[in-house]
Amino acid sequence: MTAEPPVPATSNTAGEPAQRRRRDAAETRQLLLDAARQRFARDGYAATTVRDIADDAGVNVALISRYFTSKEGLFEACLRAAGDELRRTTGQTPADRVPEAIARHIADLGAAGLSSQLSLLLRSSGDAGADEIRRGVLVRSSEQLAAARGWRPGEPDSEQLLLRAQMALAAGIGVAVLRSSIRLEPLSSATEQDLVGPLRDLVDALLPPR
Amino acid sequence: MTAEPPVPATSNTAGEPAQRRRRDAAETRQLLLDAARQRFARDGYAATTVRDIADDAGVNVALISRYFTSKEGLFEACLRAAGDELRRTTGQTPADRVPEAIARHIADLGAAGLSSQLSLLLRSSGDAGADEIRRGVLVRSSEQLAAARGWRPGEPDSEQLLLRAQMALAAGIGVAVLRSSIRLEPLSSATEQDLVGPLRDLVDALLPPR
Amino acid sequence: MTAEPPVPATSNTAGEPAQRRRRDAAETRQLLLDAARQRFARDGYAATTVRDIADDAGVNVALISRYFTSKEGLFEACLRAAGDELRRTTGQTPADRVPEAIARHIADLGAAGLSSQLSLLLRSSGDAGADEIRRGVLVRSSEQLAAARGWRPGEPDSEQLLLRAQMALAAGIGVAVLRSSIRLEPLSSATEQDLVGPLRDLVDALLPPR
Amino acid sequence: MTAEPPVPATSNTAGEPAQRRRRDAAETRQLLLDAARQRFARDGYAATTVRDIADDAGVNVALISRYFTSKEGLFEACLRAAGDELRRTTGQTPADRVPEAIARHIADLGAAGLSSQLSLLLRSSGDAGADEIRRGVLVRSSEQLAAARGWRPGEPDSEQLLLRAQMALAAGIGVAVLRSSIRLEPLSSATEQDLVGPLRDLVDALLPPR
DNA sequence: TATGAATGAGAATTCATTCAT
DNA sequence: GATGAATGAATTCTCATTCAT
Repeated sequence: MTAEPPVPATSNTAGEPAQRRRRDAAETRQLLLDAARQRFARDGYAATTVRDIADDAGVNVALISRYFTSKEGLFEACLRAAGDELRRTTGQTPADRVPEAIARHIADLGAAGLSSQLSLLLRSSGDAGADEIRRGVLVRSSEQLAAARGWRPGEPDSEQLLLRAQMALAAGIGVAVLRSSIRLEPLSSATEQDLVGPLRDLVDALLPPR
Repeated sequence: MTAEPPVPATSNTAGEPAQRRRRDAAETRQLLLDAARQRFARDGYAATTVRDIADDAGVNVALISRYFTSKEGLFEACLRAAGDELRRTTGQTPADRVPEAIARHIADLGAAGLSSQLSLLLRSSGDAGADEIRRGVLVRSSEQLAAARGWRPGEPDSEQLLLRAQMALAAGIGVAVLRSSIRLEPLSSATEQDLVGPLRDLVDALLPPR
Repeated sequence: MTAEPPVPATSNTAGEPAQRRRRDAAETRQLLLDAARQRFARDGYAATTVRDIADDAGVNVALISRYFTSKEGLFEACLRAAGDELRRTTGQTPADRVPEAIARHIADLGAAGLSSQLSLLLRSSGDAGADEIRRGVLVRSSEQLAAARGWRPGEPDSEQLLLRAQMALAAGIGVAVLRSSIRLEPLSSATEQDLVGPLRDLVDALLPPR
Repeated sequence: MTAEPPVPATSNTAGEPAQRRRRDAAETRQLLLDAARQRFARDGYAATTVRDIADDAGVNVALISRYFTSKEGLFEACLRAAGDELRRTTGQTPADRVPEAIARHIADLGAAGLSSQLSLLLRSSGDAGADEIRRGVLVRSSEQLAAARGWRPGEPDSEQLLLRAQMALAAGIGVAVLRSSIRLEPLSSATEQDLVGPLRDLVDALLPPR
């Protein structure tokens, strides 16, 4: 519906005949990846057709097979990308700025779609490979989150802290989904400013700063 | 093929002959509803086939059309049932027992599947009718949750409080999904005892008891 | 092209509205099997589409999946049927009538399609399961053929005799294909009468009667 | 991807630098032709993809279009080549050596693939042009075979003799296919020595030397 | 009421072929 | 001459739904 129209790399200022055929493999791949991430996050795996994705990206359907082997392969690539993005947020943030970082992540509903990256992590394709990737991403992120608040593997109460970190992650993801997929009001139209306070309370309550 | 139908929720108290139960419209309906709720919650709407559901319920596929008109109709019925259940939890609970109630709800991974009721609320069918029902359920639940902590429509800061209630709800749903669908460890095997403490911290932080 | 029009079981004498829906599972299965055998024999596995077969049979495509799981499954069922038919010819024939039996088999270009059964044995689907079935059919048939001329497993010259039986079988199949698929003239329009003499010479030369 | 191209049929006598061979239209053409003949003979027309052939030949797919216009065109070229080869065998052989020539032809399972040339003649592409070529090849070959045993067009019994020649040809082709495509044992691992005796019996029985 | 046969729409994937470089 | 990106036309299979019994 509100799909971003495919913007050709070469700016198409004049009213030239809508030249298809970009002939840039890397860019085509990325266009597909972006379109897929949004569709998968918004509609779920099964409800998304490869044709939807290809149309959003403005490229031919067959290129999905070419670049990602299959719909599954494309989904896994999306998960990996979302994992990288999430790791960047939870990993490179000083302990006391974590809530802000999460808030920023959640709030970003833009085309870049950090929020949709989060929602994506709840979507299942039924494929074992994808499930494994997703669990890996979530485990690593929750460990980074816990580590930011003093968690060390093997220590006493280590398990407890990790559990709380996973709940904080779950909360963040839940908020992202209710905002971007379900569009629950007033949550859906809350700004980053609106979110950061409650999120700070939430994170600090689960993972008290030392 | 003729998979043994799962024992219906309503306990079969009387000493009736073991395999009666045929030709009972109400029971058939309930069997389908129970099977559908679990499938939809676990696998999502699009990934669930009506044949899966009918097989789980031990009844013929065509009866789904008969009793619920369509797959959409069955899904909406599931949402309504989940809404009723959720309303019972968030509505009939005194303010200071809300975290315990949520914890109980989330922890219940049994066949009855309170946890799956929560997960269900994140599942989308792409159908506008179902979306509306879901939003209704979530809005009402968050309002009840907020009301338990003193929210009244129209008052100053009313919006703020509702937003926080929705975030608490989102957190609960997020935890339910990570437990039941994603099976993230150690969250997935945490007991109700393990969950209630962190959840109390979380809810109290978002919605401070007055 | 020259596909036998699907004859409904219930004779359709009057000009009734071309009633689809036969509702007879066994018959539907057989209709598909017959249509498939002819198509596969004539055009080969890969060149035959399931839609062709279903149209020839006058039934819906989806029923191929229902009754035979897949195109592969249907092909294997055809091979098995061809094997049964062939075994009947080479197995239940007294030694000195073998050439006549083969001639009759090859000559039968009718709808029943004994000739197409033979051609089928040369068609490959690329599927390992089908290849195994085919080899089994051919081995058994050549053993029966050899046995009719005195072959016994393990005896001296046993291998030699089996080899000759396989060559006789190969000759029969080759003739069937050149007649029915390639339509090479004058071979293609030769009658059973025309074929039986040369075939007798051929078989007797390879497998001298004792 | 860049699979080592099979050594071209034409022996590379001179001591040229090992990996020249790029940019030689004639050689590229031949590489494609050799690869195609083997694939088509082994897997059939429809089951063979142009990409398979190009990969086997170690050249780019698009060159098939360039040199042979289309997949059909390549197939027809293969048929023509097989016809030339076959004509050489059946045409330039004195009457009493025909069985040996056929045996040699059938026995040759090497990369050059005389046997695969024979199998190829049974493969159909569904294209009328190819069918015509194939029939032409087979008719001419059977006429040559018959002529070696005294056949002259128009003479009495001329038709009879031609029919018998076609059956001998069919037998040869049948044996080739059962050996190379079906891999029926013990026929498949029989040597030229094993084959020549039975083949002599077969040919002499069908086409008695005068 | 219940069942299984039948159907048509739609989805993923493969593939020959055409272009732009 | 050669390459690899792109395309559109199939093709197989799945699935919700409808009918006849």
